[in-house]
Amino acid sequence: MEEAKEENRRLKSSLSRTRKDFEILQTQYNQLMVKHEDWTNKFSPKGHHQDKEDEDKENIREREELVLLSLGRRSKSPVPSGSMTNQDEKGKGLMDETGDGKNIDEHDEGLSMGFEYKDLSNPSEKLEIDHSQEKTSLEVNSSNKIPSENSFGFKNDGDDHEDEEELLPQNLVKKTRVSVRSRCETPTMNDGCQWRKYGQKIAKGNPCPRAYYRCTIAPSCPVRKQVQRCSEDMSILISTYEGTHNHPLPASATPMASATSAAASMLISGASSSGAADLHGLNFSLSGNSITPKPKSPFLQTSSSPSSSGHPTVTLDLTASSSSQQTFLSMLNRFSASPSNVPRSNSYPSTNLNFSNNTNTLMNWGGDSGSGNRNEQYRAAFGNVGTPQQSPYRYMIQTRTTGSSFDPFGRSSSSSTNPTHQMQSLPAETIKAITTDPSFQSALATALSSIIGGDLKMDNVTKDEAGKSP
DNA sequence: CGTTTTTGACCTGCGC
DNA sequence: GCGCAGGTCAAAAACG
Repeated sequence: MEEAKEENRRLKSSLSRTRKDFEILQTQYNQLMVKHEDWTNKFSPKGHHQDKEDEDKENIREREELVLLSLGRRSKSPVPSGSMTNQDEKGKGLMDETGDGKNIDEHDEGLSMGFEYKDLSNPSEKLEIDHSQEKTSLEVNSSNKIPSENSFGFKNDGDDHEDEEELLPQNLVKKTRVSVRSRCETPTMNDGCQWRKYGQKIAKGNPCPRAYYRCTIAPSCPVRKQVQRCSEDMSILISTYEGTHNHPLPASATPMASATSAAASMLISGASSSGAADLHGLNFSLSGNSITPKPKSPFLQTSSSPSSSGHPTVTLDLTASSSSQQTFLSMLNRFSASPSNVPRSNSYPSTNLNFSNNTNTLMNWGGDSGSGNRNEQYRAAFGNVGTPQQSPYRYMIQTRTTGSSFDPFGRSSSSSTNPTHQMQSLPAETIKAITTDPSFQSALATALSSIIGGDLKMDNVTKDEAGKSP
């Protein structure tokens, strides 16, 4: 036990050093990015038409977005509803780098927290970890007792306090599932995460077997995924995600994580409160425990997910075939304006978002899946080697989360070297229209604010990130 | 040989 | 209490 404690202290010390190094590097990186932005704005046509004040505001907003959209990472704000919210803290940290503040240590500790893997299956080990943390001087400790989660369960601290979570009101969050419907001929949808199949069942009412997967990126990651083909349309693959990633996600997995996170947050933001809510322009009128919008739109389906019994479920439908732009914006407009008065068959709220596109959506969220890179087999199977087809939703998420592209239409430098970052050639105006639409921005802002628990102001999230994010 | 998949058994929650 | 369905476990098989 003593040796374990000593080892634990050494690891803590090492972690602390690593984190400090990371923060220093990140500070330097952001400073470089600020210089780069100044330079590009100076010589870009856009820069000639904007005054300096607007540029500064947008730069600040962009950096806020970079943090806010890092949904796969954990921060450690102890109380989501506290006086300083998560994104406030992060935003402040980033703004500090612009010269306004002082405390750099306050921001972005989520990445380093990802190293704190714990297998809490052994209660004695948990006690030991907690005990050791109390004795260390890491600022992590102060937040350990009250875990906070975002809507999709990306925990904000480094511990899996299962017992405590059960007592929290956000317990609903933990049970929240996000179901993604997509047209996919392959057995599973490549979402960038690594999954291991642990079971298969024939569910009642569907001749297609339901497969059960768990995340294998981290040994203790509790995230589960269910994959099942739609009984009505065998070409539709329904992937249902549940649980909490307690580890940093690979870049290729953040699009899906962000998508599901945002979708789940829309559910949770309403489910966790009562009555009507006006969240950043989105009017949610809650009926009981449901925030389901009126089914006036064909994209806002009310069908329950195949495995949603007993769980609040939000469905992202990427299977429709109408115009991606109009559909998506339509969905958002309806989502923002429609009160909820739809009776549901299950006892939990279920929200359906339809991010349809105008192509035959073959899900490819990038990155490796499972034991190997299956992008090649996807592309080989569908004869789309050069430009794997992807949902426009991926565009929206990827251009905000990774910021890896100078050009949201697939002409980034990374896309030339990494096939998983290649993007399909959707019309530029489509992308622009989607990303500039105030409804989408409001929806995203609402989702993110509910995730982080703060009151987010996001006036304009449309930015060409221009490689500002690593 | 390590990892992943398969698959029957087992567990749990829920409705009757 | 019983049966059903969903979900998980774990040993064996398959895979690379």
